[in-house]
Amino acid sequence: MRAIATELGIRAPSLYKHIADKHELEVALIIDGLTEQAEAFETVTDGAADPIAAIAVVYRSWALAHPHRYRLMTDQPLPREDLPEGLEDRAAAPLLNAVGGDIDRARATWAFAHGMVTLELADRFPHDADIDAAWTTGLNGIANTHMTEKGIDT
Amino acid sequence: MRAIATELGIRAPSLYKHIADKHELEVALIIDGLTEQAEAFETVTDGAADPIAAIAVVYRSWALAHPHRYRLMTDQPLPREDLPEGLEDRAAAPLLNAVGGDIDRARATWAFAHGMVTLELADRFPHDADIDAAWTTGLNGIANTHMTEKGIDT
DNA sequence: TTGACAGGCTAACGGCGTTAGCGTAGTGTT
DNA sequence: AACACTACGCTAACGCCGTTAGCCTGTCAA
Repeated sequence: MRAIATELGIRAPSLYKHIADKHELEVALIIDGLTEQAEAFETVTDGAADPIAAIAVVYRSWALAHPHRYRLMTDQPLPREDLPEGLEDRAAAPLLNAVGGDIDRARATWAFAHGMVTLELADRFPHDADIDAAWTTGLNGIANTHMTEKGIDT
Repeated sequence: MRAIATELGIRAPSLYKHIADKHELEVALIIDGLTEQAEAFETVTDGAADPIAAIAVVYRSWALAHPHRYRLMTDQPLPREDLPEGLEDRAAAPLLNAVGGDIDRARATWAFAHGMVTLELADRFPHDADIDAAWTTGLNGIANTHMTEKGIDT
């Protein structure tokens, strides 16, 4: 907060004449980020041959471009009560569409992408790891609809 | 640190007669956690019919049982220079074996599991989400060796 | 008996987000 | 023109954090 204030040419306590607390700032950043992501997903899937791959690329590059924002948005529970109605769903919709509405596959794909990005951001892969190859392998397996027998044997 | 000291019936500064700093404590916790995980993976894959599924179950339940440790171990770069030699590889070996040595598939599977666990711990799934189903779908797609044409068309 | 050291302690440092309370410039009202 | 109100800066300070400086005492070896 002191750094932000300094950036604005102000002392930290004066910030509180404009915002309630740090959380309010974080929520604003999260809303911004979700909106940016939603727009990027919508743009990139529009008429795409392989929308899943397209989303994956955008997802990863957005996260790498905004690592702190990404962590802010995913390391904690979403402050859902402070979000504009429907924003979370809007950001999720392109992927859900891309997997044909299969919510389990959408979640699995998201988890895979999130895991890949998180591990890359946290520098948890060995430095000589072929991250692109892992993405390709994962997406091939998880996201491609090859009509599993889901629901039949239950 | 003050809480730990109190727990020990001591004042915080006295801790520093025994350890160098907080980081040293964290490293010890990380080593402990990695060792526990490695042992669990080794135990559960020993003669298992579906070792990947077995690892997944253990991975998830370990993380849910030790959420703060899990975050400590994955939210930041591993302090590799402070780790016993080979520990990281030992913890990774059971999964790597389970996918037949395919490093890309191992990384993709790990990323998926890590993503699922992280999102669950951060309460990022809707509360009515069927997390088990997403696990099943993801593992079916990503981990099962169905002999992709990898390497052929390059 | 003396000296060293292990291992407690208090006081305090500089960081954090935040609150209390003060001063002032500008605006709108009478 | 005078007044009151508000917007918005400020300093001082709070309680938290990890950590350091420096002191004191009990134990044990020479």
